[in-house]
Amino acid sequence: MKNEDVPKDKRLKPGEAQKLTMAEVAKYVGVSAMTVSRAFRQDASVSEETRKRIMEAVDALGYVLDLSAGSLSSRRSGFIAALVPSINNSNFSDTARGMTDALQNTGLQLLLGYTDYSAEKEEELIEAMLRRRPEGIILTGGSHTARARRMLAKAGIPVVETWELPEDPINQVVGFSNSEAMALLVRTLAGQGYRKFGYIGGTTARDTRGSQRRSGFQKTVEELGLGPGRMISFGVPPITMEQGGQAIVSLLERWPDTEVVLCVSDLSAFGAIMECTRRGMKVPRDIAIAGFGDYEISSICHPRITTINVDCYGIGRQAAARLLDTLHTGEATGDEITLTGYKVVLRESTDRNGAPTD
Amino acid sequence: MKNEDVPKDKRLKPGEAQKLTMAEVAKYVGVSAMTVSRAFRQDASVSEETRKRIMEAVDALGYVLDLSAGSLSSRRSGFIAALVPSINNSNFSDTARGMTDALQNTGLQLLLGYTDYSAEKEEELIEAMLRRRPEGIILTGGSHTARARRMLAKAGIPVVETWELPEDPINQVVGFSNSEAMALLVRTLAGQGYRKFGYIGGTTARDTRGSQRRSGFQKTVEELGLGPGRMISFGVPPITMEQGGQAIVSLLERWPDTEVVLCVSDLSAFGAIMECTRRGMKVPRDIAIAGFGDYEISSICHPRITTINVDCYGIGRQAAARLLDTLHTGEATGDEITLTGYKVVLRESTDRNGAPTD
DNA sequence: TCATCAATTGTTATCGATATCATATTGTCG
DNA sequence: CGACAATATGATATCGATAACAATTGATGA
Repeated sequence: MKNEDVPKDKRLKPGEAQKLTMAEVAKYVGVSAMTVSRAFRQDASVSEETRKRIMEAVDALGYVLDLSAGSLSSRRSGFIAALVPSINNSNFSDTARGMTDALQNTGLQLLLGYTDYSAEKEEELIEAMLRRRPEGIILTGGSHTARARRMLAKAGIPVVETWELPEDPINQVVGFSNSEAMALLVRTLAGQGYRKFGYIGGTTARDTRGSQRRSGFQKTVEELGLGPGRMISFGVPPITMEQGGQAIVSLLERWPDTEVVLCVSDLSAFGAIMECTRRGMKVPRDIAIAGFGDYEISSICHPRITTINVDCYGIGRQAAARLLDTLHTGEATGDEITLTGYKVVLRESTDRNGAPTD
Repeated sequence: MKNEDVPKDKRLKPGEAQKLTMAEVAKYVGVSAMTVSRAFRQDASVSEETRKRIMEAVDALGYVLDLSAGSLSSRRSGFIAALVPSINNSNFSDTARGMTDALQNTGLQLLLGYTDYSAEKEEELIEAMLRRRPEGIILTGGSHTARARRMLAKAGIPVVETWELPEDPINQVVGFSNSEAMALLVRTLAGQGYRKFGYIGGTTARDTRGSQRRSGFQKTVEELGLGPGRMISFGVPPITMEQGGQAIVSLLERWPDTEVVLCVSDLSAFGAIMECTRRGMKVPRDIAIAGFGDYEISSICHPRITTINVDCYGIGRQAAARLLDTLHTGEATGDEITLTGYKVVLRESTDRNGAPTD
């Protein structure tokens, strides 16, 4: 499709926008503005014939509804705000997609923000979002500043916290226990005979899900009488593939006899595996490595990576669905927790029978 | 920070929102609403003392500015709309991040949408976005429906097309020639002695950047007298890592003597390499493989992948910057093209001296 | 035939902020 | 000391749609 569809001299330069209002469409058709407004929604009572004439006029004039005006009088902004730690992380972008999909055809639009794993940034973003008067808000995790909590309470809109099970939920929760998921992975691998466990994660508590995974690891290793686990902290979360590679090097320098290393995410696990391979170690023959999150890469790379599969997309989808429920049921829904599934996915990188790596 | 900061009985249930307006803040302080409005911006003339009192009241009352009301009267929505094909693709999420960063502290907020590589979806999204009256809009690519073009022209807001060099730009462009970038890669590899070129890409033209890369490949192979290239089309764009693996299998079945395979993106290249490794072939000893996009994975995996590095983040950042310029200079800026850089990154996966893969 | 009701359309006030213009206050300088 | 500028603040109209209620029309039924 070329620009020629709009003749050069007819193209408006920026700034020349001709602002067309509903009233003008109404005059053109010969009805009142209110009738035009009604024609734009399905529930309203407008005769089919009138609606048809109006829509033709809308088409002919090129009118585009102005929602900012509408939301002021209807007191419904049509926005749902969502804050995720990072959009460059495919786990969270899957969640964002789940939310977008769930909001499809609801007339609600997602306002997305990135907190960079920072509670302060989250606070700023919450304020910025609330200025748009969203009808609901979806947060990642349960760690918020006091002011953020106050603003949310005052806003009086439903809040859904995701990806974790906060100790003290604000409202609704859609997520799972990161520490239990990691514990399950430890127990599963211990059941396969592994005894000397290492762990790779970030250095700070900014990434609360990371901290929970770490403590799930630590606790379980102790419980099984295999502790203490060999922990390497490397880099500010979210730790990258490259940092995973650097971390495994220090871990093996310090504890060369480690049998299996669990990583805070598949990305660091991948980096660790590649670094080992590069140094001539075979995974899992010489060292077993597992990740968390079941990123696409883990089922493709060689060796394939053992991990915890998390329903990222489902978290987003359900969070949005819970919000929609709350909005529809007159906002009376009680606070509730929706648990999302996770499962251990055993693959080559922790296979006790050694690697298929030639 | 726990919820206890907000006593249980003081917490508002959804729906109980107490709507606080500027007028009430004004009354509380003993000034007019207009003065409160002024206190919220930096340029306005309000005495420091008054502003301080107002901000204290805002804090005490927990007032949050309502931008939807403001944008109606000021006729500035504070939104910039951006449409990307997919947010799950790290190239585009980097671009989105670049835009977000560039809009930091400008008072403008990004409204993000995903087109799923579909011009029809893009058209729908453009309409949805325009209903929010964005002050500018950033698109990916130069392929739009006629109606989309008409709506954009009528909207009278600056438009920036990114990631490509459209034949017939709407307004401003920030991008590079995908076909020339791919051509450069072909020439570089031909310069290293490769003669039998293969190509892996998707089946349709939905992904216009993919098509451009393909035609750049084809054209250059012909020009060098090495044609025709061996092309495998597999899957609906964007093709996945897994499809890359499947594609390389069919390519090698059909043309077993292929020396080097270029892929539409690093993701498919990675899938192809892993599949080869799994089948006992060494990359690059038995076959060389290159990608496009320089994703994080390509510098980490083993062997590291030769690719074209694209300034994804910079595309987003500059696109937003161009838009800001246009908005500030009274929208008088002429249509212009901002070229963003790309470069060949030679790595192990096409190393003529054979693999370091043991 | 007239009351009643449903369907359709119109009228008016309003959402909550800001643009614009008016006014009050203070300060400056010849 | 008077005039004028600069600064600070207020009053009012308005942005463009929608809520709420009113009015009109035609149909139905006792």
